[in-house]
Order: sequence, then structure tokens, then C-alpha cells
Amino acid sequence: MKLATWNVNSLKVRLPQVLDWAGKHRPDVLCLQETKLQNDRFPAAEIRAAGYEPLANGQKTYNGVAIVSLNPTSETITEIPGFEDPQKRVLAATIGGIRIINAYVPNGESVESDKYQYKLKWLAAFSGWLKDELSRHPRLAVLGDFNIAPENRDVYDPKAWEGQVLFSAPERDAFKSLLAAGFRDAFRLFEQPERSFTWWDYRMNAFRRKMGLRIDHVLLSEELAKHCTACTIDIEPRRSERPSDHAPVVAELNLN
DNA sequence: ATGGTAGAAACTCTA
Repeated sequence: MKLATWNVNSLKVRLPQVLDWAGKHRPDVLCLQETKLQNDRFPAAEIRAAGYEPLANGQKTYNGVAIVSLNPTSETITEIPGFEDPQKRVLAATIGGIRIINAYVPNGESVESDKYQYKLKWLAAFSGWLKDELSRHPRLAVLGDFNIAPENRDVYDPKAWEGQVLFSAPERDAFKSLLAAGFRDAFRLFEQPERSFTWWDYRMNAFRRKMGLRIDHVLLSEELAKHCTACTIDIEPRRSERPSDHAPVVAELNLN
């Protein structure tokens, strides 16, 4: 079973790339973030034509998440229970006996910003929800844009980024407490190339200069981590014409 | 030196 996550930064613009990529890699489950589309504008017909079942939780202009799946989905949840939030950032579903949570964690803008406080509150609520989901679904995968680089090796210049949003201590602590709830960072289950990143700023030729961060993650419950055989970042779509600023992350599970 | 780019929308906000 192949699970993938990709922040597409507008599904309207990136749909051809998403269909092309899904056709090449055939993930069983593809979690998308920043679709920026209301559900009634979601390209369901095009996704079905590619052999996938669409599931969307979107809004106009900002945020928005979706799951496209080869197999039927059930037990859908579109918000963190008990957390009031008009921003569409989560989508959970059960697919082929696996619980999938797709998340678009708030960016935070800067550590001085109100949006940063919202990010930390959001992460606390998210953590509580993951614990609850894990207690009922031992086979749980959490995929998405976490907007947190967990460690020095996940940042091209950790000294320059120390204390900045995406790499501040409170954010990294929040990420650690997500893992402590019973998850593994799938990417770090395996030996990986140095300077492995999933996001590069559009500005300053950051991609060409390898100035990236690893902020998109696949967290696997201990039960699923045992069956994970690979986790990779595919930077090919980042090279293409009119790319998303994020690259997809793929995790493979051998569940027999 | 506080820049730069991209997307959506609508002359600004978010990332």
C-alpha cells in the first residue's frame, strides 16, 4: 500500500500535475493540502476519470484539504472534534482497514504573529485528537504539511533558522509530543540523503540553491511503522513548469 | 538591505 502527501498550492493550477503524478506513481492514497477550492468547485469528475475516489474538505482562496483514494472511504471527519475553526485543515477517513488523517497545520507567519499563537493552540488540539484516534485505530497514518522542520538536518541553514517560524523550539516541541503519542516519522525509519527537503521558497532561486526545509511528513503508528518498507521525497515535480513550492512524500507499507 | 515569488482575488492577504 502506497500512501502519499503533497501540498499542491492550488489544485486548480496543479490538477494536471497531480493527475500526471498519480498516473505514474499510482499511490493508493494521496493526501492534498492547500487545494484552495470550495467543495462544489472540486474536480471530482477528472479525479474519478483517473480511477480515484475524491474526498474534499475545502474553502475558497485559502487552506483546503482532500484525499484521493483508489479504494472506498468511510468514517469521514472534517474537523478536530471540539476545536472551533472556520479554516479547513483536516480530513480523516478509513480506507482498506487503515485510518488516514490528512492535515494542513497552520503556517504561523512569524513567531511574533497572532497566527503563531493560533498554530500552537491548533497543534495542542490536534495532538489530543490524534491520541483519541490512535486509541481506536492502531493502524493510523497522519500525513500532511506540518509546517515544522523537526531537526537541524531538516533545515538547509539551521543556525539562520533557529527560533524562526517553522523551526522554533515550541513548534519542534509540539512535533515531538505528536511523536510521543505513539508515532514514528516514516522518513527517518530509513537512511536518507543529506539535505532532504520537501519545501523550497519560490523566491531567491531557493530550489536551485538547495535552500529547503523538510516540513511535510508521514507519521505512522507503531503498528503501521512495523510494516513500512520505504519513505521517499519525490523532488521531480518541483523541477517542473509552474511547480508547487512543495514536493510529494511517499510511504510504502507491506501489509501482506 | 526587511527585498524576493506565487496564488487568489480584486487593488491585499497568505504562504
